[in-house]
Amino acid sequence: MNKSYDINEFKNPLFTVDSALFTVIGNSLKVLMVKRANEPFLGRWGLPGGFVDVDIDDSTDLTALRKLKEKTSVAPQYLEQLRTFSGINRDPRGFSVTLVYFALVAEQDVSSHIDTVEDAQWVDIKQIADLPVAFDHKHIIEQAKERLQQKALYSMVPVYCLPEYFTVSQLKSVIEAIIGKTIQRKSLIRRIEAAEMFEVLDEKVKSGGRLAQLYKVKPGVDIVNFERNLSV
Amino acid sequence: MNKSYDINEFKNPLFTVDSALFTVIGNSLKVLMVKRANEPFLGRWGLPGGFVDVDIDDSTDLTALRKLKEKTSVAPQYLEQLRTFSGINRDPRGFSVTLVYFALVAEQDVSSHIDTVEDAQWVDIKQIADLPVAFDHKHIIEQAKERLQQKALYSMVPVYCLPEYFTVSQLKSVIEAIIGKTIQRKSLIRRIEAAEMFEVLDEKVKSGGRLAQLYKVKPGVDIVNFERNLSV
DNA sequence: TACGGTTAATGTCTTTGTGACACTTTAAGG
DNA sequence: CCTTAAAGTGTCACAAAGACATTAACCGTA
Repeated sequence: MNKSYDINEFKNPLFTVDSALFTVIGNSLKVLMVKRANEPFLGRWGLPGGFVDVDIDDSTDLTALRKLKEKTSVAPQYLEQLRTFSGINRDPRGFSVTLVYFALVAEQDVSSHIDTVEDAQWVDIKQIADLPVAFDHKHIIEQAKERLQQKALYSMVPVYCLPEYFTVSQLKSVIEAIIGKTIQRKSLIRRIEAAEMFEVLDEKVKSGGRLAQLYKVKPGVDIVNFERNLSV
Repeated sequence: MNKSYDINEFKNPLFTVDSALFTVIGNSLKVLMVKRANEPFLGRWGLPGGFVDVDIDDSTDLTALRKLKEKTSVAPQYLEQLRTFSGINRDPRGFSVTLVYFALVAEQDVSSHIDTVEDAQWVDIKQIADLPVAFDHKHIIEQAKERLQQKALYSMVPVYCLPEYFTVSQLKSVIEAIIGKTIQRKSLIRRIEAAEMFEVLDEKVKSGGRLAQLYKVKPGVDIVNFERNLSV
């Protein structure tokens, strides 16, 4: 390789990868926050993330996954890019760029591990305002929440907040926790059928009334997008 | 500022900002390509872009705008982030990250300037396959095209490929060039009315038949998104 | 000035998918 | 066996797009 292209020829901005990892606990949407162990903003809460390790990470996706695994011990069920945030004032060390991912997990997959670490916690989306948050992460979380809410209206992504086997009622309440409104059970069932991305299991599960049908995501299928939003 | 946070403590990946600038000429969707004047991939065609200049650019948005102005002499009418692409193999210089924007302009705003420069040209989206393209920019353009097509189905972004004053027929043919299918004129008119983002001008313009109504975007309005896609 | 060609705009019936909500089914517990 | 509760179904209303016929307005030409 021609040595005249020095990788440090240009003053590179500070580049980090952060993730907004969401789940639904009870009827509330939660986001994973981590207590910062370093300056800047030491002691405040921020999104899990950090620098790319070019010797380990094949891509920024793997950086995000690696950092999330450090905190949760598992890979999230859903991961996609949100967007990047940049500016000269968002980090005291200078011009910085952060690539933010947004991710979903089922609570039960990670809660046991998170309970054992002191520096990570699920924060209710409504309580972010009161928390001492690092950088512009409050703003980032707001953007990520809006994207998630939008996606919940036209896609099946909320299933990734559920365990492998789930019922219509579970999916309904997860969607409702995300968008903050109730939806029609009938409409959801119609979508489940139209999506053709779920297996109907033989098993049923008790629920206080009639037994509920269990579903699971068909292996290998992609998330389905609909051509129409649920009503707002 | 505490000097213990050395900005070069971590091996930063190579970070660039590129843009996929689209327009519609005739009935074809075109993307702006630039002949590379430097290694790597000298002489091949790539997306306009480059490194952030932390002394000039307040954010990566401004990096994208600055680089586009160098090639077109004007700011695009529409600019938004597509996503980032990263990896260890996409640039021979090492691990690289590129933040890609996708942008729209009216052809007449820039064509005169582009004709005068040798190293930039509008390339028909269908002819990208035959062009010697740098990096993974073929793949990036494909992704940008898909996003643009999707947006054309549920939003009014295609107006940004049109001059200030335009007719329904012009908007219709721009949308059709983008998505590669015909749409119902009636449906488009219904959306124009529902969006409430256009002014109906007194002026009309001749078109070979009945005079066509002129519209313009109301100043200060945001792009309107619909809750339903046009049919595919 | 009348007529045909051409493009713009409207009218309207059909189609599709969601909202609303009543109704039926099936389980648990007394 | 009756009550309660949640699961699941049936059905009509409604909203917005598709399809396509009809009307409107302009131009050139005879």
